[in-house]
Order: sequence, then C-alpha cells, then structure tokens
Amino acid sequence: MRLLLVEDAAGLGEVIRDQISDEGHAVDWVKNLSYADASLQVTQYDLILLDLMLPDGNGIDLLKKIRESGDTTPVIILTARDQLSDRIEGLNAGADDYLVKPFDLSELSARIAAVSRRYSGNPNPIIKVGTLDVDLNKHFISREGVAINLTAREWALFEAFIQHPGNVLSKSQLEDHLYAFGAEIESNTIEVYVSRLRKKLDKGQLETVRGLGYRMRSS
Amino acid sequence: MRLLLVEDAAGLGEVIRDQISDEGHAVDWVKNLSYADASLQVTQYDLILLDLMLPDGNGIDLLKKIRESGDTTPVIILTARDQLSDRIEGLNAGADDYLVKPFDLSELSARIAAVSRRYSGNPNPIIKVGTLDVDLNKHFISREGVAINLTAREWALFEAFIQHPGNVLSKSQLEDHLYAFGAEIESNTIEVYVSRLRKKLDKGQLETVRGLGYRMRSS
DNA sequence: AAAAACCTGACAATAAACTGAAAGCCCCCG
DNA sequence: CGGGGGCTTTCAGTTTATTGTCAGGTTTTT
Repeated sequence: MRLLLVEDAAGLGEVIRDQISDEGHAVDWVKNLSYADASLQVTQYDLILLDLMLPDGNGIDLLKKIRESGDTTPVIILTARDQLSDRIEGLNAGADDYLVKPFDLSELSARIAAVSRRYSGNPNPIIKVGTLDVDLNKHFISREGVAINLTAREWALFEAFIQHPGNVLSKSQLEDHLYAFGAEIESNTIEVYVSRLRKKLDKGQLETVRGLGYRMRSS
Repeated sequence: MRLLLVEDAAGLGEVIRDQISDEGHAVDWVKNLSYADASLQVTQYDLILLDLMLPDGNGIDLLKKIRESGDTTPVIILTARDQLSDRIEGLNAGADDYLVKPFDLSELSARIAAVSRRYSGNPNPIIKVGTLDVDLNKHFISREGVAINLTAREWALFEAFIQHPGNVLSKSQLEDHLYAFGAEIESNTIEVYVSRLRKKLDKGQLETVRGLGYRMRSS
C-alpha cells in the first residue's frame, strides 16, 4: 500500500512513518497542508493519514476538498483527545476513521489493516441500472457515455433506490434516508425530488406505487 | 435502516436504542450472545452494534463467526476505554469501527451515518402462485417477466388470498382484511375488486365458491 | 321461470401525486 | 461582511389514479 501521512509534529510523524514502513507500506510524509494538497494532485494513494491540527490551516478543508472532487481514498484523521467536535466534523466530512492522540501503534496498524481491507475487495464497482452506469464510490452516473450530474439531495435519493433495488420505498423511508438525524420535513419535498430525478435520468425506471411510495426498477 | 444492538447494560442499551429510534432507524435490542446469534440467523440487518463484554461470552467470537459465514454487514463494536487490545482484536476480526465507552451520542450518530453509507440491499423471497411470481416484500407481481401493477386495494385483496392459499374466504372476511374494523361497506365492493383482480392476473386461479366466497388456487 | 348470487362497465367524488415558480438558505468569493 | 449563485424547500394549482357505488346483465339454483 501507498500511504500519505500529513503530520507536522516531527517526533510523532517519524514514529508513524517508521511503523508503517516496517509493515511494508510506502509512506510519503508531508508536514503541511499545501504540500499535502500538492501531493494529492500528483499521486494516487491507497490511504491518507491526516492530522487535523496543522500550522497552516484546518485539515477538514482538505478532506472536504478531496471528497468534493469525488475522490474516495480512505482517510483516517488524527485528533487530540479533547477535540470531540473535530472528530464528528471529520467523519461527517467524509473521513473513514479516526485515531485519538496519543494512540498505540498497534492500534494504528489495526486501523490501517481494517480500512484497507474494506476497500480492497471492490476497487470500483460500476452498477448498471437500466441504461444507466452508476459508480457508487465516485457518485457518478452516465448514460451511453453522457455524464448526468446530480445535486447532493438528488444523489441521496437515487442512492436510496440503488440500495434497495426493486423495493417500494415509502416517502417516510426516503425522508429518513435524506435527513439522517431525525429532522422532520413538512412538505412534499420527496415528491419534488422524485420529479427532478425523473427529469434527469428517468427512462421509466422510477415508478410510483400509489399510496405506498416509489420503486426503481433495476433491470 | 435496521439495526441490531447487542448490549447487556440496561441503562446504556436503552439510551442507545432511543437515540437510534429517534433517528428513524429500526432497532432490535438483544442482551446476550445467544439471542444475538439467533437474531442473525433470521434477519438481515444493515448494521450491528456489538458490545464485546457480555455475560455469556466474548463478542469477538460472534463477530468472527459472522465474517466467516461471508456476511459483510457492518459491525461497530462497543468497548471500555481500557480494553485497547479488544479494540484491535475486534478490528482485525472484521469490525468496521468501534466506539469507546462512555461515548457521546452525537458521535454514535456520526459513526452510524458513516458506516451506513456503505450498506447495501438484500435478497427477497419470491413466491410462485400458479404462473405468477410474487415478491411479497417488494409488493411486486409478474408473469413471465411482465410486471403486473396492482392498486393498494387490489394488492390487499390479493394478499388475503396469498396468506390463505386454497382456503375459501367469505366476502365478510375479505372486507375485514381490506377495511379497518367497523368500517361498513354497503355495496358489492368485494365482487368488484375480485373482478378487477381477475382481469389483471387471473388465469383461472381465482374461483368463485357460490354462496361461500372465493378461493385462490396456488398451484 | 323466478329468485338468488354473481359479474362487470361506467361514473363521479376523492385522494394522491406532479410540477413550475417563488422563497429561503448556505457557502464561497471578493 | 455583503452579494451572488446554486441548491433546497415550500407552496399552490393542476393533473392523474383510485375508489366505492350503481345499474344492468349473466349465470346458477331451486
């Protein structure tokens, strides 16, 4: 595996790098965000270890940037023990895991192993849904080579259907999927988004089951 | 999402269950490993929250068993702060994540959200009724690959017959199935719906038993 | 042949869903 | 810190599908 370590503390960085090297992985170690940013332009890494507290800015921004670009390289963030909000923010920004400093090296190893295992199995599954080609990891859809751009909500809705192909999903189920944390919705938002999704990608796949919900035919 | 919570501590379990429910997920809460084992046989969960310290054994074993069976349902393990080795062992046994007790509820939420991003759908039993293929969960009927769309009432009626294959069902029984208790019906509604059902899917399966009711032959 | 039971096409009322447009929100940029 | 653009949410008017009922016809039973 090829890892990128973004860590400004000299001592800690060295320890981590040595540990990872000992396990047979390649490590690039950069000490600030601008270098990290640059490194990411050039090379494909299998895993990124990202310290959130860096002298020249907030690692969260880099993480967001990575995810927004559609890159799904696993990211493990490193945070101080008392930065709970950072951890949550980090996970929500798309981090795959975190480690709290100071951490045990064997724990780091286990995390790296776990994350890499998660991703090694299916490198880039492309699902066919009707005439659509869907790359779930990259959040990318195309039909006959033509890209179809969805907004975040549109994608979330689409994803719900993808994850339950052929199932009838009720509006409240879809709401749960779109608004993860109990947020209530008091309008016909789902209908509106179904309408938009259809306009963008329907060739009859998204059907209404009156009184029950919606279903996407996957064949 | 459908979650399985394996946790013996009554207080903590309750808090977790409530939190998850509030977020719109379905939770099954079991308090020991044998129940957990049994639950897993029966149902497909989207995510499992597993306390490693249980009265009747080590959760790691359950986790290993799950993974050895080829099941990839995401598992988040719950451990005490000082059980570092457990955490590592858990991750290596195939856990997707862990939470250290005591943990913040918002952290739990973030973790669930992170893990649930990668959960996927599950297969469904398909019943054969004559020449019809019926997927009860998906509310979907087809004959020779051709979808047959039923309205809510039509489906409800069909369901009644499915649930009592070969039985003669009287009109009043069918009414009870279609309409809430007490709701009286003062016309030949059932006859009408039987007629509609036949038009949509009958190849002689739905037969009239004069004076008694209707019966669906399932073979 | 009359009565009983059942079948089915048509219809109006109702309930559900669709969709264009406006308002609100949020993030980014200067 | 204010403005702009894109995304999200709400609203409201319209369209569509379903439903329960009836009426007249058909079949079965006696």
